[in-house]
Amino acid sequence: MNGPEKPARGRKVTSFDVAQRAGVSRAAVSRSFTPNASVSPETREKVVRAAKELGYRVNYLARGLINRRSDFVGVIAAGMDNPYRAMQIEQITKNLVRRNFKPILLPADHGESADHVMDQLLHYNVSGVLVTSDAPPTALCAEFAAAGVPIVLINKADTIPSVDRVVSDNNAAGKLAAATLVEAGARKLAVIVSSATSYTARCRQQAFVSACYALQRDVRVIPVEYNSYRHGLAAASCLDGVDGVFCVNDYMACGLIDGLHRQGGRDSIRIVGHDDIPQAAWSAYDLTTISQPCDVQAEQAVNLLVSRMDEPAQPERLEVTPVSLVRRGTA
Amino acid sequence: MNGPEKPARGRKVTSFDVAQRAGVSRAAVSRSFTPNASVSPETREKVVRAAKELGYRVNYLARGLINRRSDFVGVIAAGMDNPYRAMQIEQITKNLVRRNFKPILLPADHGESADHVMDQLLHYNVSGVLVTSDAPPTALCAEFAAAGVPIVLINKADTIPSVDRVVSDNNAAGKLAAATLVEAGARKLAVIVSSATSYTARCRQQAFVSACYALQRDVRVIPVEYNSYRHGLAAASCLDGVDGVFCVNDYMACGLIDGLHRQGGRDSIRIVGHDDIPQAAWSAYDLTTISQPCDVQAEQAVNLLVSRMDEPAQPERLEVTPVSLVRRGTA
DNA sequence: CTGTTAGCGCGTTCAT
DNA sequence: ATGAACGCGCTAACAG
Repeated sequence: MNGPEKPARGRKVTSFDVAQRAGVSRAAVSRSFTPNASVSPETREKVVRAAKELGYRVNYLARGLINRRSDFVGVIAAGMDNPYRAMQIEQITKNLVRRNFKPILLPADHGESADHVMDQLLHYNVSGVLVTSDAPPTALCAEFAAAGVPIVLINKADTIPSVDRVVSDNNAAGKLAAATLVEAGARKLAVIVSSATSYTARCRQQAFVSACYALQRDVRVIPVEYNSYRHGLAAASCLDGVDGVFCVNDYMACGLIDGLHRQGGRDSIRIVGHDDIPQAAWSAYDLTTISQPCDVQAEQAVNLLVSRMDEPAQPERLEVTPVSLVRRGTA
Repeated sequence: MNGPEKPARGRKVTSFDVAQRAGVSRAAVSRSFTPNASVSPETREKVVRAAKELGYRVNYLARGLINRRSDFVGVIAAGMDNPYRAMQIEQITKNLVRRNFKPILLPADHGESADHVMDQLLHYNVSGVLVTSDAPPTALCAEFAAAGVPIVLINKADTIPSVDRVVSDNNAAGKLAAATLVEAGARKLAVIVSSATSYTARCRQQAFVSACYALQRDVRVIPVEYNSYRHGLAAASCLDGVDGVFCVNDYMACGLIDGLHRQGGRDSIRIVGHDDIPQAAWSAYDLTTISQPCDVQAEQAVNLLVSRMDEPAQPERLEVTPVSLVRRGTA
């Protein structure tokens, strides 16, 4: 007979099996796989070998049942067509995994579905939830907080008791955009933004408009339905007389640039984006933009989460992600 | 007193609490939340009300302990910088959630980490695993199969007993690319491809080269380190004498186009990409490409998964995702 | 249709 | 340091 024994088909190997084979009690097996438990090196040795031979692995679900905690963290995300989301999700999940959490990813595009999906999470007693969705689940958040489940909102508006948030420094971003455009020689400014969906984008818009007033420049708000490539593309035809534009995100800015290019007037108008998605650096766009570092943002979010796991009763906190200008060709 | 009662801080409300408040047994509570269970409408009514008042929710983890199954499905993904991955992950997770699974997303970029991460999954007895990573976990897959965990590989090479796969129709893609370039008037062909990482990309390359021979055209293979934007950009300087290029993915093709543009020679050379990422349709690129529909691919993968969950012993299967040409400006 | 019993796989007292 | 007993939250099987 060669190779490790196979457990009987379909029957999972349990700590009992290991205990039996190692000639010890189940408690000994448990302790052998629990950090900082008191087991003699010899018993542990026996247990570990038996476990390996049987292909045994601790059932974390059962363990969690006793400890009253699972290592799961819900990640709610909407608008995955925006490349920035992909970066966000990558950073968040990597950060989570690094700290030994298991991210369960829940796409929630169509508003109502977010409720249903978050509701599901309660059944798995996740030890926390991260929300990057644009569509606010408002009331549901309170329910989580009430259930004692830490929840962190990323770039969202609602200030809810016991719900922490991390938001980008939109104020600085708006100012930076205005200053950069003006410095580049723009006189007639505009900002393209969806009035409905994204809270954080509206904040940037407001900061931008204020800054333009302060700099004594004309500024127009060009409303679109959604901050996406498509709508940026379409907005290109609404820019008569404008010579400097702030796009509230790069995704839309790429559309705008392509739209202007079709009209042959790309170079005559300065553009600043926001997010610094990979495409902004692609030389077809070479977009001057404001970086929102989603790696530090992920770090902040997860930090808030674990800190509230340790101390659930503390008052809600607001963390601000710093932004910075990335100078490229469009301004 | 108004509003729903709050459970004591920190103490989760259990089926026992509900049973007590509704004046029934715990079994009755259980049945009230189990589809197709036999409960009288009245008891269920009482139970549901009590549950609502207490904020009770069934603990699926405990339930899974009995049923010997969790609703979790592991999703291993690498190379999230490629926009195609983002689409893939979105489709996969949406599909999973629609069928009431909970996708746990595990980023696994650096080869070795994939092993560790997949190993973790065994502890949560997931009911299946989907792998889209470029780096093959080879031996580990067998371990999963042995443990009775269904596992489906997307666009990967290894044929392992009991491990199902879904791969894109790379043969058709290669032929299609060659035919399209030739039809567009190309005489000196080339294919840009990483020789190390992606199995599926190498298949496309081989099919392409064969098709070029069949069409009696010259063809060169231009090797790069990784099929990414950066390397596509760099490859632009290796194309002397070539007038038709097949990029094994769009991500790299975007880089190539930008690279050629810098040299001022974009229009003189025909290009076909693969995947049909959103950026391929962006008018800065307007890339003729071969669509690999990741929504149907996700559907295929999940189908394979559930079918093996129902019937674990069946022989491994191979499903092919159909591809189709999307004509745009570059060919 | 209902309540009672047993047990899923495991961690943790409490003795020894 | 080790084993026996109990319980985490829930459902399956069995009576009634």
